[in-house]
Amino acid sequence: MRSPVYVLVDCNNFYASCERVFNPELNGKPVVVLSNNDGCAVACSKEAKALGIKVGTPIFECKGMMEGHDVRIRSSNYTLYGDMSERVMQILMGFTPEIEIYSIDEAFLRLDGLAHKDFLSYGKTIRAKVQRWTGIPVSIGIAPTKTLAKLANRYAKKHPETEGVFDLREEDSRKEYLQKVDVSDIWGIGFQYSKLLKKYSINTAWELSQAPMTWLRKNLTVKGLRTAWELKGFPCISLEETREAKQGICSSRSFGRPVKTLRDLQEALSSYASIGAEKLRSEHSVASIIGVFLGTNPFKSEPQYSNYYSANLAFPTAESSLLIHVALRSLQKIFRTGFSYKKVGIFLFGIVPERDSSPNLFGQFYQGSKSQTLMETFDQINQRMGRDTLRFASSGISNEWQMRREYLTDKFTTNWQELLEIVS
DNA sequence: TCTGGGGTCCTAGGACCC
DNA sequence: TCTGGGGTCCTAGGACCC
Repeated sequence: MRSPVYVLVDCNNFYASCERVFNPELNGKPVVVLSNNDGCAVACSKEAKALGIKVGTPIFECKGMMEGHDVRIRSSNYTLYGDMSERVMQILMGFTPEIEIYSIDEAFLRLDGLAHKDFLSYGKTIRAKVQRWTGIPVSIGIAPTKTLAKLANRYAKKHPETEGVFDLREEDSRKEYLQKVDVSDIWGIGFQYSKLLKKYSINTAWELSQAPMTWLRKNLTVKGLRTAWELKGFPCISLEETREAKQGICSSRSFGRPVKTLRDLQEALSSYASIGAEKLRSEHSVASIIGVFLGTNPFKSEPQYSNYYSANLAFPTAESSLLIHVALRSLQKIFRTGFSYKKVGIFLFGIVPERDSSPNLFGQFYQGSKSQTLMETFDQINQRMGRDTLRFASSGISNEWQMRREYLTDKFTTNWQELLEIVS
């Protein structure tokens, strides 16, 4: 059996790097990209991190740190990041057929199937190509397991002398390295587990790898057990090259300002239902249950209310208008006047592939119906002409409830009207 | 109603990830 | 004033069955 070589390719400060590609003036400056509604920092350039700004903190808490440092703030532009991600992944696919796209900015590769055996120099080639073709800097970790590849990647990011590529395959040198890694920095060990581990004096990755297996099984479930074996160098988590269809789809946003009227909630909900339906169709799936939820802002000291209602559909479908209709009817049932709402959204459940759906008792069905043809045309037009070219009237026009995006850059790569202009 | 071991299915909730 | 939006997996416990 060939011994596995896992490689994690991770884009450095991905969203901030994307912003820089289209605005080189940001190079060398602290850049912070905000979450939806311009709430928290979700990506920071290394200059921003150096100021003490941490990913996940509300931006209003960072005011003091930013003062006088010429910090450049951007609202998140997922259309741009999604497109840049696709370009990076395309390049990686050119290096090996064994690839798992793990998130928008990360991919696991397996290289042991290749004829090439000098993995360190291969890693440097990958890194240079992604940089040259997309402008995005990446870091690369190489190891016998995914968990170790994650750690190797982290080391490459933190140590410039590695030139962005670090290899943890050598077993003899691993112990010394693992002794320096805090348990909370291990993939799969979050806040609660690291608190528990530290209570039992398990402080480093090395100590976790040596911990009694029965204790781990009992307290951290099989997942903790797998992590420990992976740290020892035995692969327990394999590459997931094909992604299963999602089990549930959720579409929801917080509002930019408090929403009080049923009408605004209806508009917002209808547009989220429409987004959910699009996600469903992009996976060639249909859903049979739709849930609707709404809630006030729990951070505020004002009357609180939240509720949830779910409805079974007469037959599994991916038709936007039908899903919108049922969602709005459900909203009627849980809406109460007199509250300031912060959030509304939908869940889709009972998801099965389109081709597995069959007509119900009354002969109603989605696959092969006129509504399916309509939806396909709808999606094609929006794909070609830009999202929201066609939309549903129930989503409204003015959209006062829209999320805040004060610092948004253009969709440089996906919209003809917003291409980058070079002025000489 | 009680007795008992063994099984399945479902749901809620908790942990984690980016 | 301002606090993201998606997901996954696992377990415990209850309901129910024989």
